[in-house]
Amino acid sequence: MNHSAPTKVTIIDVAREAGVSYATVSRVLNDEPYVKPETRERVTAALHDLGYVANRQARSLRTGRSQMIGLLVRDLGTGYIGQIISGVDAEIAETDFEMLLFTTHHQAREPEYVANFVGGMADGLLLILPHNIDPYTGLLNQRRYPHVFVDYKGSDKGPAVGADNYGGAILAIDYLVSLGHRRIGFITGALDLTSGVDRLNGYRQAVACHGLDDDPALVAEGDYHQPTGHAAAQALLALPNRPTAIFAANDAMAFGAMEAIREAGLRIPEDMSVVGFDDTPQAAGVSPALTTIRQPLEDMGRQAVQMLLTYIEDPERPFEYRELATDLVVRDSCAPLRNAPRQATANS
Amino acid sequence: MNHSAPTKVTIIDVAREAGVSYATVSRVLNDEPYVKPETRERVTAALHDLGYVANRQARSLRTGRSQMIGLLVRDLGTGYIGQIISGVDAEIAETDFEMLLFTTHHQAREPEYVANFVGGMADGLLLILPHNIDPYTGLLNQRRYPHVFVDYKGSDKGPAVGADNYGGAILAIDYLVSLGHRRIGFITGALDLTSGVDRLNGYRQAVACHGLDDDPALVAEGDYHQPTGHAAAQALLALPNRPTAIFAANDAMAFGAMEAIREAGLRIPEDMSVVGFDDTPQAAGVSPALTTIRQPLEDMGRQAVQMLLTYIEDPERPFEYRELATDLVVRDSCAPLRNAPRQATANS
DNA sequence: ATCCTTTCTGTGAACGTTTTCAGAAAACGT
DNA sequence: ACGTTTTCTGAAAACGTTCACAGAAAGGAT
Repeated sequence: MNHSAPTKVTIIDVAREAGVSYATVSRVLNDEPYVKPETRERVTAALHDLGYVANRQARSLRTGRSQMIGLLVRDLGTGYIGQIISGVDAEIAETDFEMLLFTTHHQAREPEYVANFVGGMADGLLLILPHNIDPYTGLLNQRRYPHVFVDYKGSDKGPAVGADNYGGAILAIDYLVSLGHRRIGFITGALDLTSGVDRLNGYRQAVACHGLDDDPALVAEGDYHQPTGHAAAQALLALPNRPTAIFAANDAMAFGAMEAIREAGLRIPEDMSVVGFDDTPQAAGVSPALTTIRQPLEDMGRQAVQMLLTYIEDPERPFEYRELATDLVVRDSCAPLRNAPRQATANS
Repeated sequence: MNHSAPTKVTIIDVAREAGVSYATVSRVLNDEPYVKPETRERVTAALHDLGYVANRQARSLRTGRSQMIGLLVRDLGTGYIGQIISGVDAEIAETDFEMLLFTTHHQAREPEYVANFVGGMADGLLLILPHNIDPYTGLLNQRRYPHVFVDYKGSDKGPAVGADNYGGAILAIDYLVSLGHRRIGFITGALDLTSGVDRLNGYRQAVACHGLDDDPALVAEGDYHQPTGHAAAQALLALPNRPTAIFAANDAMAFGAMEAIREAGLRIPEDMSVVGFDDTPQAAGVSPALTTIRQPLEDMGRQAVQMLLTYIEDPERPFEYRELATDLVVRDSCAPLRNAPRQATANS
């Protein structure tokens, strides 16, 4: 490091400095046997002396491997994605891969990114794009490019890891029923996402099983964002025979709903119980703390990485789908129905 | 796309398919003039037909540019970093660069990452590492590698963009003084960070200017994490002559403090006013909503990118430091001091 | 001495691009 | 018909590595 500062130092500079051929330097770099200890030492010294750092592009051009795992996400705004990334990141840290994060704000550009990855930037790709995956599956499968869809329901289109959204919705309704609620409003998520559809189906299934009111007016459409939660809750509260509890398909909308409920002059949970979905960090922070369905997001990230590694090892492995269990986190936003005997849960 | 699926398709395959030399294919790829329209069309067809996608490693090996901007962060856990990244990301999206995110959990590995970047993976590097930057400056400056430290106070060590932490702390105290408070507790941030030191200095300066109590017991040490906020607040509340307001060096610690205050049976803001710093998303969500000092985190990310681009263009440009203004966001966690006439602010 | 291993080292090709250079083909003015 | 410019195209080198190969040096056995 004590020499003057060349902008770039290659294996050849090091070789010259150490008085050996560049192949020998490469050998030292890669810890190959059959290098005379004395030579190795001289090379190591030169390496350190010149402050050599390998050019990864050249290396991976030659070897065909980049030791990178790509991660394609829509955006980073939501804490939800952050949690998945934390898991991915933690798992990757235990391997000798690096993480390459790409965000795509415009849906239109996504396939282009995918193309880049397939083009050798990364050895495998994790896609956290809850929307329609069809535009990607073509190139990905055609090239046998290792990839895993995260937070996506499995199908024959590609390997995936997801959460049990259907079961989670049932858990939520079961819980509300156990508190005596019989008229439960539901605020849907975005219905172009599998998670949105699954949570709705879970709600419907549970409502049917318990023989609850299945008034279609009890289902208000949202899109997973807080404002629609607010609006949907307003609609539910305006109903002539309004529900006694509201189940929102995610926490953000539950927060919006809580706001609307308070604006209507009602108390939570005394006058209206609320359940969310996701267990975002804020859920524990709001007041009253939100009862919600936890998705094991971090674990989802970890599992996705593990799965991807198996595909990198063997790209021909058949598609696998892992579904992670969801569970109920009871906090303070629900109360037993007043004037109604607490009743046991009918099983669903 | 309708052919069978070769694992890899190069410029040469395309050339063969189109019946031209691979140099011509390259020309078409790069939109160079002097390609006969008819040839261009044939090549384009072949390109599309085979589903060609460029190998970026090869390209950047040849050109010496990667069109990537590296982003080095400690971890993604905190929403704070997420906001900066959003800004970075948004700004990069407007250029023809891509973002390459690296996280480093172990401080020890950071210089190694830096080496990778310098090694050609990216054309420039953004470092969001609030700790001591000395281990990085050496290699970075020696190689004239374009880089910017984000959320760091400028120095002669390298270019940086940061926020006015000192001024922000003064704003907070000014506000509390305007509400009549004269005995104000302070919970410090991590004092090995410049932001921690600057906020403390701002507090001290404001206390001196207003001639407030400067009892050393009013300063309790924290480390920016919620638990220390809780502990520090307990210490402040246990004081024989306890403060009437608490200013925490970040929101997370303010949340911890709020918890401690409530546990002590006091009401916020009636019995104790609280001010935070950062304006994290949760600040508006907690109850009562937290009055805090806003840092323009997203803007910080954007500015950092803009600065970095100038260094990529001209690596010799002298170090620049941009400081962004902070401002006060008044919510519901502060109240005028009871039994004290509301008094006008002395200027600081 | 001679021959075989074993250990060590250098030469040169290859990875997939871009880019320089030179030359062919077309277009144009005379 | 002929130069001259302009448009087009291909051959070959280069970027910084890894790796197969061949050959040199050293060490043992005969």
